[in-house]
Formats: sequence, C-alpha cells, structure tokens
Amino acid sequence: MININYMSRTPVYEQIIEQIENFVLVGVYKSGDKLPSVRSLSIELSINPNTIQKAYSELDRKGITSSVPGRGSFVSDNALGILKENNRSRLDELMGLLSKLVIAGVSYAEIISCVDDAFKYCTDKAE
Amino acid sequence: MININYMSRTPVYEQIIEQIENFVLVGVYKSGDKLPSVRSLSIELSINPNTIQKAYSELDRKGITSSVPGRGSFVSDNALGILKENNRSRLDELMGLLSKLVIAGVSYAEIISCVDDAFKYCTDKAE
DNA sequence: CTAACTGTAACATGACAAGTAGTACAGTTG
DNA sequence: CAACTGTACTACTTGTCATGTTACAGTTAG
Repeated sequence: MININYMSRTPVYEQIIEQIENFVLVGVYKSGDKLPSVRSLSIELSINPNTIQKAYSELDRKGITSSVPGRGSFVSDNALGILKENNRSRLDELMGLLSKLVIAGVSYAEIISCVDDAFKYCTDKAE
Repeated sequence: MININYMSRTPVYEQIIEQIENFVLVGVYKSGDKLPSVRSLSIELSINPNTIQKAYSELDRKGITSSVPGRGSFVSDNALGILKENNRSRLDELMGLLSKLVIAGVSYAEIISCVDDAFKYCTDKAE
C-alpha cells in the first residue's frame, strides 16, 4: 500500500507521513481507522521500526492520529479538517511553481488544461 | 544579488544554482555574460570557495555555463533553451500540487485566479 | 616578464540528519 | 499468561554539506 522511494531526497519517515496523510485526504483512511502497527509496517516495508515510529509520532504531534500504547494508532476525528487547512496554505507554493512555468514559456492554455484535468480527476472526491 | 537562506533544507550550492538559473531565465544574465568569479562571490556571500565551485561545476555539467580556467565562467549560448526545456517538464509537478489543492477543497475560481496572477506578473518577461 | 586574477583539484575536518540495531519498559487484549 | 501494541533510550554507521587550507595551471593587464 505504502510505497517508498529510496532514491528520493525526502527522508523515508516523511514519505510515510505524506502517504498516510494522502490516504486520509482521499478517504482510504477515515476517522477511527486503525493504522498498521509499527512493527507490522516495518516488516512490510523492510524498514527499521524506529523509522516508522518517527513517522507515527509526528502524525500524532500534528493531531492527524492518536496512538495508544497497547492498542495502536488511530486516525483522529478532525484529521481531515487539519489536513485540508494545511494544504490550503499551499497556494503560495502553487504561485512559485506557476511563475517558473510561465517564465519557461508554458502557455496559458496548457496550464488551464492541467487545472481542468485536476478538477476532473478529483471531482468526486472533493466534497 | 544572490540571497542565501541558511534555514532552508536545500543546500547552499543548490540555492546558488537555482538563483543563477532564474537570472538566466528572467534575462538578468544573457548568453556570453560573465558570472562573478568563484572567489569574489565567496567573499560577497561569506561562503567557502569550494561551495561556490560546486555550484559552478554543476552549472557547467548541465550546459548552462562554460567555465575556463584563467578567464571565468560564462553563460552558454543555449542556456536559455536548456532551462526552458527543463522547466517545461515540471508540468507533472504542477499536476501533483493541483491534486492536493483540489482535494483540500480549494475552489476552481481560486486556482484560476492564481494562474491569472502568475501570467499577469510575468507577462512581459515571458517572450 | 610579473603580478594579479581566473578555474580546478585534493585533502582533512567538523557538523548534522537519517537510518539501523538492539534492548527494555509499559499498556492492552484474548 | 502470552502475544500483541506504542514508547523510550543509547550506540553506531552512513552520507551529505560546508569549511579550511594548500596547491597547480591558465589568462590577462601592467
């Protein structure tokens, strides 16, 4: 389910965080769902348990999940809300990328077509 | 002229590369222009000459610049073409970011407004 | 030619992040 | 009780980044 790219510069634990957050955003994980345990996921991905735990504790800190010793890690009630608010603030990131593309000579129509595709593709998932 | 952010995760030498590439894209540096020397830039930015050299040699490797011992580093003839082609291939990066924003509930109108702003801002610089 | 500049190369060093390895503790569940 | 769960801690290895330093060779202006 989770896919790790070892060639990437972004640390493994951050890749795990990002993918779990995406699962929550898309609806694969819903509030109350149980995440795979630290040990089972570490075996599945052939990654040291400490790396998984680092990801999980960071998710806890963000309020995305809630971990209980002995029981497991669970998706928080307001996880979706937190993530949506976080992603919303990425609009400036979008501006930076757009500027580069414009300077590179990418046409207005091409970019609009990308935007349309993104909306077409996610139209049913975005409430 | 060049601005280094020491808090950033991206290495200093990559920040230098990116900013010089931007100068070429925007037209501050044109083909044949001479870049500041390794030593002068290292003094200006209070950075070790080796770090500057790492950036310059990478720019050479990409074909953006052409360095000659004793003379200096100069912007290549096809630098602009190489950079435009590179940036053009970032359209998938745009798709990824757009998907996240859409899932986060950002409206179509908001995104289109961003695109318009980007074009308005860069309209005179994009040939 | 000389002096002052240029890029290039090589080495040692320190700092830091990431990941691994191993062990241990405490809570939960069946 | 046994098997699971998350958590904590230390030690170690690795890779990258940046610095400090020295040296060499080519170019240019005086």
